[in-house]
This record gives sequence, structure tokens and C-alpha cells, in this order.
Amino acid sequence: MPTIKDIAKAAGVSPASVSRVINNGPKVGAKTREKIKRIMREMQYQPNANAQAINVQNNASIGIVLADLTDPLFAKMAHGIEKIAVQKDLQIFLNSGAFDRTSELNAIEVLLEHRYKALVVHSAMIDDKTLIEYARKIPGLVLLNRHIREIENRCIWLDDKLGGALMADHIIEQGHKKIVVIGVDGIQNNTRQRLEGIKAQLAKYPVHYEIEMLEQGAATYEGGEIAVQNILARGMEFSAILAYNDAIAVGAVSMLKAHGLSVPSDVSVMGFNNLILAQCMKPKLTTIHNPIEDMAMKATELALRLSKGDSAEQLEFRPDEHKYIPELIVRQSVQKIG
Amino acid sequence: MPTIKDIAKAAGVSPASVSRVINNGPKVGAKTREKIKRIMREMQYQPNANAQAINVQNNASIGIVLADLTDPLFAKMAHGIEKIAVQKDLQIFLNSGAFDRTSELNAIEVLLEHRYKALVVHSAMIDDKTLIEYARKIPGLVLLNRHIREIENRCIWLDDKLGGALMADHIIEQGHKKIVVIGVDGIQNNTRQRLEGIKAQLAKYPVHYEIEMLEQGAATYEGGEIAVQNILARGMEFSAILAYNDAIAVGAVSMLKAHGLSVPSDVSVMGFNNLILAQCMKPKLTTIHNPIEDMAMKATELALRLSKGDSAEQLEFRPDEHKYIPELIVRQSVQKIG
DNA sequence: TTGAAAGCGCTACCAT
DNA sequence: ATGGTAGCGCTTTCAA
Repeated sequence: MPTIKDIAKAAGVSPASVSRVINNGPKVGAKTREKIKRIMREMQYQPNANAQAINVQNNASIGIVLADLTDPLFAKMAHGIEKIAVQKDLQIFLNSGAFDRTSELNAIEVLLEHRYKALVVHSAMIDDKTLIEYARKIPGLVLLNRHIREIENRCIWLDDKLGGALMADHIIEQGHKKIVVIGVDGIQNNTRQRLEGIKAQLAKYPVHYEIEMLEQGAATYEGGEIAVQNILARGMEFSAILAYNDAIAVGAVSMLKAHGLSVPSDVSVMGFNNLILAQCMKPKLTTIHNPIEDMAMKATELALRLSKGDSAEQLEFRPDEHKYIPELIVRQSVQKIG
Repeated sequence: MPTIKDIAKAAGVSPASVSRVINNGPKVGAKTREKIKRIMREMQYQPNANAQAINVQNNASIGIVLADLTDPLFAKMAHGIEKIAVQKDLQIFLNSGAFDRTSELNAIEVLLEHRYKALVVHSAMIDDKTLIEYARKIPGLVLLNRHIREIENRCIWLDDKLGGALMADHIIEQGHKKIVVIGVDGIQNNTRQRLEGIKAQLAKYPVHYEIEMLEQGAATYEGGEIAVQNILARGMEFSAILAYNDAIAVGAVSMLKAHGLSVPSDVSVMGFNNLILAQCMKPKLTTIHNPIEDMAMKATELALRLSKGDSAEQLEFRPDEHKYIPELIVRQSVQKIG
């Protein structure tokens, strides 16, 4: 693999000139430039990005950490980030945390060791305190899909409380009084926020509601099946299920059917996120739209801006630009009762 | 940001010793080691991966290129690759090609510039010739989900012909004679292979079949909807649709319904890949299982092995270890007719 | 416009 | 067990 020196020698010039050509720098004569280019092509020269990175401060690419590659929401985030990257002609380097605290931390560390300056981090398992420290230490770090008050100017998040409220409102309007919420465990506070939103909203109505919270492991189809099995096994009474996401909702519907309960005539079910899944389901899933792709784009732009030197504090902080609004999507999985 | 020299100075030792400690090397006294470790912690030392990479030949991490982050099949690939990475305690760096030839090429180049030695490439848009050149040039490059005869010892692929044959067999057994195949355009030869498989299989039966091939853009839900619209607009007659993947199939089902045709009583539909989507659908989708996760794991292991110096030619090539077998999954979207 | 040379942060060899 | 030091491939002054 030829180095810059080999090229220089072959072209009869100095390494400095070759470097200038590589970087499209000025101060190289036209014919010299052409000659060097030709030789580079002939010798199949390939710059060594590591050597370049060691010299220049600035690693322009964007480093991203995603909690879980298997989450379908991931695809949307990745897509949003990618859009910005393509638009600005930047590279993205993705590291996955596999939904595990240690891996997530490791993913961040690796990116830091490679001296990425703009970091979009979607962490589900790292605690607030640690993330705050990171944020303080790394100017270009932005948290996607997470809200930590102390560093909220560095966060892009969904108004989960509102999301919960929207769910509650809809389900109340349809006359439901015995409600089961299926959340997920882990550090993620989306679950808690939404539950708060749900409860707060219920409290506004002058009726007594029974609400059960069920936190179980996986935010997946299988997770939804298991959750419903548990609910049924416990003999709970309920007419509605509010699921943490669409996949859980779909799994729940399937397990309900397996037990002879049909949706929405026997049980109403709501999902969250409004992924494709929700609209191909039968019955089509009533859910909450999550503008995660927009959020990802915003987070990327922010990370890029911050990494360019504008400190977060200098940027005026407008909460409405950081907090995104969920929306109720009414379809067919909720039915009016009593 | 402190360097190795700063640490050495602060600890009153030489950079060499610090380097040894960083790399858990031998030949450092216990107390010296502890002292250096302490100082590193105190000064928040963070190794510079670029500087490290410039010295050691070997970039142990795995570079991966994926054609499209938004393809749900992607999640499975990524997951498979990740499994191996975690197991071997290696980092993965992912670059996306956004389903565009130039981006895919660029993604590979960037990885090469960073001197990644093990490359798992899932390219949909780069032509055979270019990939062959890359494979020849880069010992650790493996192609995932693609079969190029000239370098098949460097490919991990699905037997798409068999996949097509399985579809054909099933649909024939159910008595269908007018069949529409929905493929996708682009360089991808999966479509062609499957079509070949379908046709070859049909030819074995002593009956006349009408088969229409429709290549349209997106391998998505929306793509499926559009395809069915086109089929209907052209006034084609058909009793069965064989879709390129589950998403298309689901979109097709939805559009059929919108036109008053129900599945499977009016039209039978088959998907491909057997993603979660296929089993939450109503009717549950009859489809072909694609063991893409296993394939991804295999590709990663192979890339790793090749990058370690065993040249591909030395490794005995056992086709059955490179060619994966699809499987028919019978559910509810295909019905027996006349 | 061009070249010489001093680093960038780290590793690894050779001494001690 | 430790230190000195010559690179790794590249960029970037500073001189010419």
C-alpha cells in the first residue's frame, strides 16, 4: 500500500506537494497537480484516514450510538441522521449499544477514542448522571430521544407526558375505565413519563379509573404476547390496553385472540410510535405518532453545530425546538364501550 | 486532552511504560503499573485510536457496509454481525450506502481509508465487476446476501432460485395458474434468480401457466400498494401474487382490499423473508423464511478469518457453507382454488 | 510554486 | 523492569 512518500518519489516531488493535492489545497502548479494525480491513480494510492486524523483536529464525521439495532424505531432514527449526513456530505459512524449499559458506554468511548466531535447518542441504559458528565465534557454531544433536565439544551426528546395524556384522553372518551398499561423496564424514563401523563389526565375526569401498570422486559412482539399472558394469568379485569409501542400492541392483540378475545370488540388496544406495522395490522392499530425521524435530523444538526465550537450555552435555547409533539392517530383497534 | 507523554511526565516514567500499561503489556512492575493507572484515571486520559491505528497494522474492528438502513432485513443482518462482534469483543463500524451506487462505493472507500481489514459488505447497487476487483484487492472482504460466481468463496448468499421454486411449488399445488410476480428493480439479482427459480419450477408441470413479472421501485409497503394499482389498472387477470418481500406483500394485500378483493379468497399472496410483519398480518402471511441473521454471522466470521491472513484460496471452499437454504412457511394468505 | 523538516500521539525495538 | 528513540503516514509551518 503506497504512502505519500512513495507517490512523492514516483512523481519527483516532495511529500508536501502530494499532501496539498490530496487536500485540494492551493499552491500547486497545474501541471504538477495533474502529474501527481495521475501517479496517485496509477499506484492506487489510498489516503490513510488515521494518519490524517492524527494531524488535523477536526474529525468531521458524525459518530452515532444507538441503543438497539433491532428496534424498528432505529431505522427511522438512522434514516434521519443519514439524511443530514448526506446533505452535508459527511460520513456517519454507527456503534450499537445492544441495549446494555456497558456496551453503550463502550460505544461512546470508542467514538471518543477516535476523536469524533459530533456525537448523537441514543442511550436507553446509561444513567442521567453519567450522561450529564459526558455532556459537560463533550461539547458536540447530543442526546436523542431522551430528556435530562440538567442538560436539556443538549437533548432532543418527545413529550412523553403529552403522549400519555393523548392515550388517556382517547381511551376515556371511548368509555373505558379498567385500563392496563404495558411498559418496559430499564432506565428509560419514557415509560414513567407516559404513565405520569396517563395518570394526570385520568385525574382530570370525575370518574374512578382502575389502572394497572405492567413492566416487562422486551419492547417487542413477543414481549406483548408475554405481557398479555401474565395479565390473563393474574385474572385482571380490563377493557383496554395501552402499550409502550406498536410491536407490543401487535403481540398483545395476537395473544388476546389466542385466548378467544377479539380486538376491539372485547378489548381495545393502543400502540405507540405509528410505525408501518401499525397500519398493516388487522385491525389497524390506533396509536400515537412519534416524529422520531425529524428528531434525529434535528439532533444531528445540533450536534454538528455544537461541535463546530458554538457552545451550547451560547445558542439560545428554545424548548419548543427540542421537545417534539406526539399525535393521536385514530384507527380501528379501540372501540367505544358502555 | 492529555497525551501519553503528559501521563509519563506526571508519573515520572517513560512514555514506553505508559504504552505498556495501556496495552496491558508485560514488563511493567506492579507498583509502577498501578501508579500509571491512577494517573491516567486522574487526568482522564483517553487513548487516541487514530494514533494507535497508525502504528499497528491491524485494525481489529469489523467494517460493515449496508445497502439500506431502512430495510427491515437490515436489522437482522446488523444483529447477526453484532453477535459475532460481541462474542469476539470487537468493535463494528457501520457505514450505510443509502441504496445508491455512489454512496455504497464511498462507504467502502471510507472504511478502507480507515484501514479496516475485515469488511462485510451488503451491496445492492454496485456491479459485479467492481465488487470482484475489490474482493481481489482486499483479502478480508466478504459479500453478504449476494452471489457472484467468480468470487463465490467470498460470498454468503441465499439460494434464491430455490426460494423461487418453493414459491412456485406451493402456488401450483394450490391450483393457481395465473400468477403475478412483483420484483424490485436495481442491480440486485435476487429478483432475477427467484424469477428463474419460479419459471424453472413451473416448467416441470404439464400445465400452461401465465406469469407476469412486474418490476417496480421500492421494496416497501408503499411499493406493494403501487404495484397492485398498476396490475389492476392494466386489467391483468390473476389469482396469485408472489411478492419480493413481506412488506410488498402486505402493501399488496392492503391495496387489494381497497379494491374490494379479499385475501386469500379472491387472491392469494405470498411474501418473502418471514419477518415479524408476516406473522402479525391478518391474514397471516404465507412466506419464505430467509435465514439472514445466520448468514450475517457466517459472513462476519469469514471476513474475520480472511483478514487474519488465511487467504480465501487456502480455505477449502464448501459451497453448502456459503449458500443458505430458504424454507416455505405456510400460513393463511394462500388458498386452494379450482 | 515548491521543498525541508518538525511534529501529531503512539508503539516497539534496542539498550540498560 | 525501565527508558530512549526511531518511526508510522500525514499536515503544516517556514524558507527558498
